[in-house]
Amino acid sequence: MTVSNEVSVLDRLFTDGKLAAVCPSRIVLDHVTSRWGVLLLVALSERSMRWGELRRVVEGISEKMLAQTLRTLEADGIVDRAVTPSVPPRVDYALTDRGRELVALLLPLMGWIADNADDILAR
Amino acid sequence: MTVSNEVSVLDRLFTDGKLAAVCPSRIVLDHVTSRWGVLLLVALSERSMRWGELRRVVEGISEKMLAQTLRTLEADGIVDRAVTPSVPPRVDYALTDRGRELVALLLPLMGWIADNADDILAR
DNA sequence: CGGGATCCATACTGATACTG
DNA sequence: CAGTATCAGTATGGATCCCG
Repeated sequence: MTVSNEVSVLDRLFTDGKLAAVCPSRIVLDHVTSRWGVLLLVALSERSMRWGELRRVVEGISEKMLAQTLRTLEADGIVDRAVTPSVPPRVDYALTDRGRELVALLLPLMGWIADNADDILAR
Repeated sequence: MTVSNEVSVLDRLFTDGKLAAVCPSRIVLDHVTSRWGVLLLVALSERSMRWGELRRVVEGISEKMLAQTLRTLEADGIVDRAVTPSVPPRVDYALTDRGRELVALLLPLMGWIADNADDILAR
């Protein structure tokens, strides 16, 4: 288990020395790294949230993109949507197990960005 | 140094309980997770490449987006552009130290996506 | 070969209105 | 509260042509 995993990761990503245009990874990558997808996943990383809460926490997102992005993530099995039929209705969004796996890999990246952002933009 | 870094990562990302709309992280995040940014970084992760090489390896990228994305990454100090004045001209792109740091965090994520993409889209 | 400039299609956003 | 529907304006990306 001490194999450098960088080589194997690259082997899995490259096909015939290229990053194929038509492949499942490209589609999922676009979902996950979409402008709002990343932020929603980070927002949900600590706890589940309601619609209105997500709207407030992820500043700048429009209702349209919130709905659209959540639907995509839900369809991908990354986010779970739980409806509590009440008046007024209550809908909670949470990460699935798969979503938590993903976020675990996403957070270090976000941390690096948070650490380096000022420095990068100061150039 | 055994502090759970998940808490601190979130602390750094959230401001006043929110993901601020106007902050350096959001800008850099958009650069890094841009549609083509990720793929270019992965392509350069193993070795430096020439313009035409990147164009071929990252399938589907247009010349405009290749130029634009490379310029952004260069301005961010993530990618280095080395011009060899010859006829025909030769331009090589490589990761900077900062770029290598970033890619080290990006590859595990890409690996997970490659592993799970089929499963995710099969639903 | 390595781009820059231009034009066009699409995607995204914002505002507003409406519903269960 | 948690959305959906619609429309208009804008930003982004893609295709094409051109140049040193």
